[in-house]
Amino acid sequence: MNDHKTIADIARLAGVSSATVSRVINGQIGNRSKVKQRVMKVIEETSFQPNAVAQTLALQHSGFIGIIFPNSMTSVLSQPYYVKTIESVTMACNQHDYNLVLFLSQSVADEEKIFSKVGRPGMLDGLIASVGCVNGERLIPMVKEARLPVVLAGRCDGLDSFSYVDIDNVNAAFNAVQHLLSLGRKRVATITGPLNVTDGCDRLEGFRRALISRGLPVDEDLIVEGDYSERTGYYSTRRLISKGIDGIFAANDEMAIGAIRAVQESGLSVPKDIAIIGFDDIAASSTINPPLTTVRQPLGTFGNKLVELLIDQIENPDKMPRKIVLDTELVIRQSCGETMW
Amino acid sequence: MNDHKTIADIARLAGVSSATVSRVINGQIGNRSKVKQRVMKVIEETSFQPNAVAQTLALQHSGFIGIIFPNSMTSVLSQPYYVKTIESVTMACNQHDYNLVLFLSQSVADEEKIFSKVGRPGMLDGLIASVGCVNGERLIPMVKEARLPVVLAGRCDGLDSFSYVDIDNVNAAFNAVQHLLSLGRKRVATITGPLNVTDGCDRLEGFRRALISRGLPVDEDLIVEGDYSERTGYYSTRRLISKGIDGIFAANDEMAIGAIRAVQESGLSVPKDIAIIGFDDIAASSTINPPLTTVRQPLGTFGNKLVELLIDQIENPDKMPRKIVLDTELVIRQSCGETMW
DNA sequence: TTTAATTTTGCAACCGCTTACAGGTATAAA
DNA sequence: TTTATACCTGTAAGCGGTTGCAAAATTAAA
Repeated sequence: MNDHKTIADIARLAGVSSATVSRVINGQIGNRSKVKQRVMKVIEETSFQPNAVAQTLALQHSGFIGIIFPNSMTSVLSQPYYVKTIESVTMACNQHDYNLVLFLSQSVADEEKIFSKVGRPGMLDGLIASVGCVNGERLIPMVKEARLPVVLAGRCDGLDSFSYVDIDNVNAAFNAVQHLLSLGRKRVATITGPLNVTDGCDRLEGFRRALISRGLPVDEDLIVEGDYSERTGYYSTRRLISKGIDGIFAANDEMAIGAIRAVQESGLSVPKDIAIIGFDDIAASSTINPPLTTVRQPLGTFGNKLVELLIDQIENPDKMPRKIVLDTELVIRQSCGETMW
Repeated sequence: MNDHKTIADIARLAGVSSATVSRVINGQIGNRSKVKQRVMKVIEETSFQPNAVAQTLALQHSGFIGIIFPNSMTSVLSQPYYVKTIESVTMACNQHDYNLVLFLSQSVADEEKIFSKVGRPGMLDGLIASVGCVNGERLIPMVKEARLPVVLAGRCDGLDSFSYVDIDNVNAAFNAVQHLLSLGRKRVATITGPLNVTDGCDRLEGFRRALISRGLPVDEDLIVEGDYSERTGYYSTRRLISKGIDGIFAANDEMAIGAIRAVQESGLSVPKDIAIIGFDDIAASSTINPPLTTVRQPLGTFGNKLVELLIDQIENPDKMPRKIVLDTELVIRQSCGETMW
């Protein structure tokens, strides 16, 4: 199994120095060279590949970037949003010839271990940190002390000096709620995300602004805090129904789906009695009945920008941090009572 | 940013040789040592961490393992099963002090690039390959030529000499269909997974055996091939309904959910008219109406075993390959017409 | 043909850590 | 006190690549 050849073996077989082999491999030798062909033949015959670790040590560049999420018992991967993020980052890595190391943890103990690994110099060229989620605050000091380039997925109030890529959550929520109001809904409630989390707050803020912009009062009774799970969407809605609402803005699709279920079980109709709008446009949103109007995030772009910013930072460590905010798109389906056709 | 200290810096600061620093770090020095405290103090003050790449090169051990899936346009991560696998493997890695490198691709070109990276000696201590899925056959030669320890997630017919961990799909399907039959269903159809894939075939085989064991004929007309998507579940079921069936065994939950939708839309009842059973026990299965009877896979154990087998192989390269088959559990809910309480 | 410019090649140092070996010290046994 | 034993420490040689430097070889220019 471990019969790996080294560059020195190739050199011996080809009758040259190992420096020459290295240069052939890295294309630093023109076609006038007599030995080039010979070396390439040997490399071919032995299907030699240079040792990646030795190369990393010499070049001070591993081609590995890490992506880290805060620990959470109910894994982040049960939320499609994070899965999509990982996926789009992975694809961007393929594009740019990097590899992605995945750091997930379900306990503080594991998280600590991971922190100390991530900090180790050498292995990782850079890090993408998803700080703006539950338990994210524990990541903050870690990111600050990390001695490697970091880009944040979602901005974070404690980390202003870092580059980040974010979705314009305030605006997205604003537009979503505006849509509801423009269809004539008067008493619109919201089921928020966790309010210790940036995107949760931002979406609530957008909700507030939309009401205010229409001169409507913000009834705090119609704001209930959720945790992005279908369960809370369901139970929050059951409580909200008795308050005579005619619309719900849920801060993600899972909760919106729970809301639909609750409304339907209570004998009311979506969208006739209560219009519902979600956030994320997960797969289930288009197949549920009625199909869910929701906010689609540009997740492909998201991953791409994250990786681009990080690579930029790896290559130019002294550059100023950059902040990118991406626009969203309102996907109008039937759950709000308007069809496009 | 790049002000990293080396072991030599620490040595100078503490007035010792770098060998000594190395020994202190690795706990190879007892308390009688005069210099130990001094070295530790310097390490503490500078918050020194040894370079991971240099260590890897010297020790021939990176602590990184890769996990690879075949390329597919509709990403594997849209299927909860794979997400769960990744998650449980990650947790097992935390447990065993390894890191996980994620290899996903959506095109053959990306896949090729990844293959050549994975093959590079040095970076990866081992590899988990999920071969038994769509397009998996392209991985087979790659796995064969890989010069590093490999464990397969799901067995694969072309790779008999490799260790694997698999779910007992045949038996699981057998039990599921038996359950349907034991409730009195007479004309049971199946929507299979892709039949160029091991688990798809195995689940179909289990279906067949269950019918045979009851002396029932296997009506090929009631076997339709799906692709694990809700869409095919839906459309296949629409076609099946006209054939007078009273039960469906879907090879995964997404298809089962599509099937439920199709049955309900046609005005029939689940489970009264048609009983439905799924496979995987994804999150949505317990919240859908009616809740779905399904086969739960021991995914936590799955990831654990994969990592354990791989580490075993890393540490004992000459050991015989090991094969582990895990049992499943039938989760009985309402979609088959039986309630447990 | 001679000289200048350009490439090719090998030597050796370096990337940062580990470890076999041998010499030096402290402790235990005689 | 002497001798045997155990532990500590430094030197130097790896791990497997890359690259600056200078000499050699080739090509272009004069």
